[in-house]
Amino acid sequence: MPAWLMKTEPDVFSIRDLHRMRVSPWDGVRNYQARNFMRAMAVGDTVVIYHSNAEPSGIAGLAEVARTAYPDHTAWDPASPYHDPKDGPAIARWSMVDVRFVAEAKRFLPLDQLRAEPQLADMLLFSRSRLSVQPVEDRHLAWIRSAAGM
DNA sequence: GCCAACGTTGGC
DNA sequence: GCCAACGTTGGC
Repeated sequence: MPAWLMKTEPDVFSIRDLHRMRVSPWDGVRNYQARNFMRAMAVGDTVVIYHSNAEPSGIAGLAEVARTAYPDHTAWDPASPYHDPKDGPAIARWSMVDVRFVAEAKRFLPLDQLRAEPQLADMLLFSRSRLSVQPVEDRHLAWIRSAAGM
């Protein structure tokens, strides 16, 4: 089963917010590569939740895909911070999925620790640092689960 | 289709 | 708040 990593700024939406909501749409992704990865997701896929722009940044928990990709209507809403003036219901260029809370990391994994781990050296997190939705290898996921206690 | 200008991400 | 990396836009 494929696994993914999705970034969120905890000041905006954190693993605890997801815990509280249980299921949440993952809106606001405005990058084609990230969008295409979301479109490839299946219900039940594991999602590693990564806190970016945080102190510290790092892996904060686990979620799973609860609904496959559907149009991200926040792009059509002029009042939304994710508004895309070039988009509309007839175009629907952006997608989102729903994610369901699975676990908060018992041990938060800060970026420093991830970078220092040789087994994670080839994670896209480091080579494609600006990609907010990305696939995660099984062996990386196994290491993350074990290190975070989840 | 190239590429310079511009905007955004995200670590620090 | 700064700035490097890098994705996107738009003129040509």
